[in-house]
Amino acid sequence: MKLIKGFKDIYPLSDKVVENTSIFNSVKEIITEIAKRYNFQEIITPVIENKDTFTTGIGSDTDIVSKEMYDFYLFKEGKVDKSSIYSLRPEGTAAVIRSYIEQSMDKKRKINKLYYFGPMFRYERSQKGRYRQFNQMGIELIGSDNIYYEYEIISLAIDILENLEIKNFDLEINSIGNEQSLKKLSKEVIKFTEQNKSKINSDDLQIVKKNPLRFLDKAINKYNFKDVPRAEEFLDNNSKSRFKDLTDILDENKILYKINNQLVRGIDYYNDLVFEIKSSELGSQDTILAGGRYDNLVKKFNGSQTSCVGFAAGVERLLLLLSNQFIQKIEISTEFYVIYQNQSFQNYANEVTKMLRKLGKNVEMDQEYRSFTKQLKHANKIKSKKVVIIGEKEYKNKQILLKDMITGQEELFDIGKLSTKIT
RNA sequence: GUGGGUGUAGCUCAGGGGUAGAGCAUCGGUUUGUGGUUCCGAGGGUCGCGGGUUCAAAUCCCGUCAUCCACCCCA
Repeated sequence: MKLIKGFKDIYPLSDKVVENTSIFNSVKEIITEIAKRYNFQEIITPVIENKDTFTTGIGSDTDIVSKEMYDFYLFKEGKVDKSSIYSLRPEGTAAVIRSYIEQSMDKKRKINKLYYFGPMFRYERSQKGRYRQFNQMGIELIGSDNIYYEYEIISLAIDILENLEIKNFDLEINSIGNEQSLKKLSKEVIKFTEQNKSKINSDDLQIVKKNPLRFLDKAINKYNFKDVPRAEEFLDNNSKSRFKDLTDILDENKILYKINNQLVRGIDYYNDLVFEIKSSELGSQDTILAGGRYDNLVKKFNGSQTSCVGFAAGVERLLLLLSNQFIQKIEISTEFYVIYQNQSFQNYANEVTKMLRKLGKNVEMDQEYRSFTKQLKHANKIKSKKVVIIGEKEYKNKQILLKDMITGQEELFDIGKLSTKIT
């Protein structure tokens, strides 16, 4: 019995940040809380979709779809049923848009603000910050092309990082232009690579064939080509002014950014704005959050022309960036620990435990009747905030002794006053 | 898919052909109405798995799997 390669168990008290339940849950709580502050609402779609959702949504030539998806057929009566092919979702946006159209969300609200949180699956070689099952939190704003919404989701992204006390990150933005300019740019990139064929290796020539835009980043960083076509040369006036407006708004709101003209994304649906937030502390998988505008995806799914912006954040990558101080703050503790001095008080102790739980408290009690000191030591170890002590006197008089483990102060009172004594 | 590093106790790691080790953690005692410290003790291992060499393999050789890192790709 073994865990599948690239998959993780998440369990209590794990020493690894990406495998610890309490750390995972508090991070989840914080980031979903921020999304709610911006009035985004949760959408939960299935983990499995028809493969088509992703091939048309993400693009069949992308690496994600062509070699990283978990695709499968069903077995029916011992036979492979090839009538439909399913995929574990490799990302969130395609399914959200599928659902948006299928559930006619556009009829209820002009603008839909959705967030999701959940596992994604990609068959890749595992590495630091890269797992075959990983969690993404994503934001999708569907139904407007207003630049202020672009600003709003970028600030949401930064808000998340700040609330997780993550420092040392860089926001990179770029405009890749609309569909027409992207086509023109692709043509020019192909022309350029044909002229420089001898200097480019065969793997990269394959990439150009599939998706010319993905070569742009390499052209500068890997080959040092100076005269490679740039996205900005092909932008029309609308795209240019949109990008200018956004940078003005970011400047005005003191959001630091870097314009990266080579920034393109590995998913086909983007247009105009693309952005990434990177951290230098993660090694080679340094993108913690990425997104952009995608105005043509709804149409591609046979919906009506609908403008959208969104991003997705890698939860495990966020976890890897948490500081030790931050992690220590979310360490679990127990609210109450009920200690009894003699085994014959165990029923009474259970009675008190039950009352506290009824009041909504988190209570631990040693049912194995270890020694008084042992119980108190254990209460201390699991960081109980308060301890209820039941000894001879308390048992006889139907009282309890409530001890605050931080201040050390104790208070004796009748059991009937329990609910008023604790808040 | 390609290359490299590492697999010994729950964790971090030492050992390097002849009885399996340390620190931390866990549990018990020190402490029969008061925790965090100290001291003492206990449990826990097919030395990743399979094969080979050898009187003898955790140790040497081959294979394999896992994991980490990088390429690639991405969140």
